[in-house]
Amino acid sequence: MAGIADVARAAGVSKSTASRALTGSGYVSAATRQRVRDAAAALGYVPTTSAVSLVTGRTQTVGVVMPSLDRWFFAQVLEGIQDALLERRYDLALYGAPPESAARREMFEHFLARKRFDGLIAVGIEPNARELERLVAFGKPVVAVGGYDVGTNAVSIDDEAAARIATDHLLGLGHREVVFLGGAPDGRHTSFGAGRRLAGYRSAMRDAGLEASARHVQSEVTMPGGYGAAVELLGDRRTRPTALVGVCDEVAVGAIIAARRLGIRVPERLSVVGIDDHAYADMFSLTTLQQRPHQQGRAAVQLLMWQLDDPDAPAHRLYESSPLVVRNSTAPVDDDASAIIGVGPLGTA
Amino acid sequence: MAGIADVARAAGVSKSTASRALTGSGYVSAATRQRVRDAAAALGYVPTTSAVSLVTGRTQTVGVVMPSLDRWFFAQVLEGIQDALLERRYDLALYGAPPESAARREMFEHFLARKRFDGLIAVGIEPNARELERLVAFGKPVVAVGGYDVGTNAVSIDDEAAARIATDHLLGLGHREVVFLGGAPDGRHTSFGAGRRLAGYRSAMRDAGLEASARHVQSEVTMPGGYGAAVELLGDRRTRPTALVGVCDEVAVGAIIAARRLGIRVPERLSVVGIDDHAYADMFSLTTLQQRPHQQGRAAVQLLMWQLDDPDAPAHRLYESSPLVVRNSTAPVDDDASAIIGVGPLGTA
DNA sequence: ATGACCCCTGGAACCGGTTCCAGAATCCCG
DNA sequence: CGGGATTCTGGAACCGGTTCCAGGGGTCAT
Repeated sequence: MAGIADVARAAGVSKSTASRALTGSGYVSAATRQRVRDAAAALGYVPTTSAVSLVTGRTQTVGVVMPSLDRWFFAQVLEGIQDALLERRYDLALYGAPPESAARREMFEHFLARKRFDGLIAVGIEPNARELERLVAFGKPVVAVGGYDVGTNAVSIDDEAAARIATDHLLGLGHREVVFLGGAPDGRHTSFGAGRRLAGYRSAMRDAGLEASARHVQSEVTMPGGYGAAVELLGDRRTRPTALVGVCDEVAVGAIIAARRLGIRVPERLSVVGIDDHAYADMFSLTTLQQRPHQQGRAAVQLLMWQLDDPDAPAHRLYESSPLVVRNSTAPVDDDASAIIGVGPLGTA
Repeated sequence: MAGIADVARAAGVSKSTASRALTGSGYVSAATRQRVRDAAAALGYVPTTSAVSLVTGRTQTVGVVMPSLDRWFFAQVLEGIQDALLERRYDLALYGAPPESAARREMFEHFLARKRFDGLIAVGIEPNARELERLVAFGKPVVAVGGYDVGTNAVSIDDEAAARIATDHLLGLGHREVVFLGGAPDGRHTSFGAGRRLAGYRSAMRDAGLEASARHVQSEVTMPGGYGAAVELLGDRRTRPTALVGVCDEVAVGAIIAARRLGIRVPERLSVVGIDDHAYADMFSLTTLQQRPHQQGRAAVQLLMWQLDDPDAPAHRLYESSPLVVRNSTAPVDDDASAIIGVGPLGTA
């Protein structure tokens, strides 16, 4: 209700002095500043944001786009962003943009053009040419999380390396029949580096001379998705692998549940490794590569703020380290099991 | 870049006429309107939202507060809200407010006062006296989802009835030792009607003359939380119940996994029923009470829009129906199992 | 004593729209 | 043909802040 004019009047100064006193820019004597502050507090003055934005061109808001919310990774990133923005008193405008959806088109065509935020954090978004064009036209800083470099600012784990380490861990335990579970054939639609993880798996298999036996079984990137695909994969004893790399923990956990249902003991007869260190990983004793998406969200905000404070600041590409966390879902290959498919522990296919 | 003055000039009219033509209010001849529209399109004109807000007092934004994001219910509600707002070209400002957190205080003290949104949707929030006061001072429409009546506008399932139906289902199958699993003692901190669900369970037990054997085992309202509590509860054969009501599906699924680990067959030796119809329910054959939080989110937006269109519109209290979905986690009580704890199928404690 | 410079303050312009108001043109009806 | 209602348009005020600019007073060095 009370405007800055009211505050100024109460403090016995002009609007301009009141403004300077409250924003802290320009010369104001200490005594005057205090008087203005007291008056503002007494009146419960809160600046009208639209008026401030209109003249300063800053909205104190950052936009966040993500394809989905009900997956652990995205929810965690979002919470991290939220925390970091709260500290800086920024608002967060959220836009859902599932791949190939009308919502995604709307976001890029209309909402971006409204420029209601000072910068954008794109989580798990791989922009196509048209979208990239809109992003450039947007003209404000953009930082990517969890995958593709939208701008040049980005933060993620090294997905390829993570998958390679996961695969090498299994190979080191003597496994030769290792399947990569989850995601679409080319990593599309999954929108968070599933394609690069698959590439990491493939290169690890190739380096071990197992290129020919590399196998990718597709599934939705969810726990039920992993479960369904694993039931099918593990159901047939003749093609059953001795180990699985899950594209993420949700899929890996789904596979563990499938194995239990089928009476296949983990890790004795089947080793499973995931990527994420999901909240469920501990409960299922899942060996996995840890990442902390919450931190990634915070880091993204940090990067964005640097860019906002100084538009000429250099861009950054942050890789979060992803240490291997060994629990109890992986074990040395079981000779009996591998014998069935004719590969000894020392064989190299 | 181009302002409405540029559009007006290009169309050969005044600013005011251009404004009327574009907003569609007031008299403008059809021919002029078309000329203005064409000019706006040619220049790629997009109105500056802060200027519009400043003069109209509307922000075209709604605020959403929720205590958490990485739980299915909240993520689903949020997606529903998102969808509905997108259709109306509204922006969504998200605020995380875990119970008793600094973020929650910030939200109520500072962000609410900024009035950067036209209305608020509070999901799973039980405001205390101070918070309620701030909400009133906010002076704009508020609608609650999933529990407590923040304003008078609210949408949720009838939590008490849902829990009663779940419990009755088990009682109807002959179970007498039925435990309610999950949540804090008085339903606090869980912030989505866990307290009322517990009350529903208690009243069903009372009506069946089993008041004395009603038991509430606490746990965090997550799958690992339910798992941990169930391992402990089911570990001791002497106090093991024959059936469980989970405060929500996540907890119920955790309990099913715990039972499997302990070698207790579900549903033969233990019946489990949940509330939610979570994405995982099908995978675990969980009998549950269905709710569709996505729809609840949409409904909340609808309610808010009514209130925005007409501030004097009557308030609404929407209850979504929650049908029982019978899958394969519940079965008639096993006489042998109940015999162990000395209660026959016909006994009444 | 006279600038040069810094500190402090108020008046006025400005950000980019919407809306009020007055006036002109057209229409309809008596 | 006169007059009131209706349609259309432009000028100006306004929303609520920030910022530019000019000016007064004090300090310090020349």
